[in-house]
Amino acid sequence: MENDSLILSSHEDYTKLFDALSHPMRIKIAGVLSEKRRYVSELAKIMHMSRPLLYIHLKKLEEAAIVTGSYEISESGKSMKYYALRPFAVRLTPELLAELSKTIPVDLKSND
Amino acid sequence: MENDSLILSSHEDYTKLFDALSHPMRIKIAGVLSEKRRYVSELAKIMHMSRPLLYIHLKKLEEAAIVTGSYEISESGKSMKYYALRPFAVRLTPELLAELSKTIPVDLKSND
DNA sequence: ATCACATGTAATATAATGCTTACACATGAT
DNA sequence: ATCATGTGTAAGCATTATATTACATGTGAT
Repeated sequence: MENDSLILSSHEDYTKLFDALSHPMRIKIAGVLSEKRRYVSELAKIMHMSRPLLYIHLKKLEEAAIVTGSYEISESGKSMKYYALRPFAVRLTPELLAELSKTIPVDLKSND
Repeated sequence: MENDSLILSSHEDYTKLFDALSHPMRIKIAGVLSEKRRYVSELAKIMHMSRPLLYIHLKKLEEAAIVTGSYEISESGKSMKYYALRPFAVRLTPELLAELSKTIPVDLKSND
């Protein structure tokens, strides 16, 4: 019974998550991966997107930890990189923002 | 019994929301406003932030509709602009992303 | 050898964001 | 008049984000 579910604690975790989901193509990617995992080229075809651009978006999603990549050798012997969506559940409310707000210093540039 | 709660339907609504919350200072602003409404100069002092910069952040929050501004004349006769946080509740899950994903065309530049 | 298909990155161009400094205007109190 | 306090915006700059084009590598099948 493994729990691979995404755990968010700091406001940095949340800003990364929101940033990752602030672009329609990244929501699309996440949506496509929610159905089943895909390898990069396959995903690029589905998305009608070049791989270089796809990598840029995947990087953001991966940094936010809502997506994970793993290598696998196919039957034909080729190295494939599979991406999958991690399970998560965030209840986004004013209460959550109030909570996160407490840990954000008024002056981000100093160390308050 | 008025319901001023935020209603999100399209993926544009969601990307705007996520984009608005992708910066720590905007989460901080939302958190501060969750306590009580504030007028702009007051908020700027609390945030240790210049008004020009605050306006930039407020604009994003307002475009995402999670914050609303309204003018009021103070007792001393000055025009004040009050900002308040609107109530909202978003359940952010893979299912939501899958749902939104359906309405996002694979090629954003054309009109599919 | 060359093709099809998989991996990835480097370099570049363009657009959008974040932030600062400097303005401008209005009102009430001194 | 000028100060304190409120409103707002315009211009410039530095950085980041987005997107493209071009390149380099490896495997298996023909």
